[in-house]
Amino acid sequence: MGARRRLPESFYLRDAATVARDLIGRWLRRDSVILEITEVEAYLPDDSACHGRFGRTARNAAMWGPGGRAYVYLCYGLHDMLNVVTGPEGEAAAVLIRSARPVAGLEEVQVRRGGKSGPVLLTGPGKVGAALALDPSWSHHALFERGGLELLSGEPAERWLHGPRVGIDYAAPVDRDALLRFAAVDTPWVSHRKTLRSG
DNA sequence: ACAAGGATCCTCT
DNA sequence: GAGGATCCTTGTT
Repeated sequence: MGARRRLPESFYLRDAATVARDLIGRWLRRDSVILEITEVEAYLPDDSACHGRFGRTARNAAMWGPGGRAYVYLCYGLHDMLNVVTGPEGEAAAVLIRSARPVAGLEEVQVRRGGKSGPVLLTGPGKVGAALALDPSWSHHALFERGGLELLSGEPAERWLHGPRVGIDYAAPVDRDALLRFAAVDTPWVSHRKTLRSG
């Protein structure tokens, strides 16, 4: 297994769906905690499910910036959700990290997740945010720079599952049905498995 | 200034 | 399978 290095800024300067697929199997590292990404969703410009659909606001400003930065927002008043911003400055696009598998720092993750174990520990975007102890102040943090939260290379997945995104019933039908959710094959570390198909 | 609702999670049945 | 937690963001008045 080769050494994992931080992915370069150019990795993120592509469309969100492409980056989303390419994130499966990569690693997120914060200090001693390392998580392997197993499930993601892409949110695009001109997407009625995307937070950018009302234009640039204080909350979503990071989404409008250049790719490679974090966008963390508070959901339902209590869950911190981690997104990876993609594409060029001036368009709102990002990839939501929905699930992950623990690689290192399992004990720390369990402390942050109330002592849970097994897939329930990290299958869901709010759980990933909790496991990495993130909050909205992490928005704009550069994932390709050393320190804090980093995104590391590795072997990208050759195959994946895809399906509709979760929790966006308010969106237009064409966006609700779009296959913009991607997940690793053959792993229990994925949420809402029933609506996933091989891609 | 206000009301509505949300890219979820946990517990209980 | 259903409902409550919990509070910020957004669009509207």
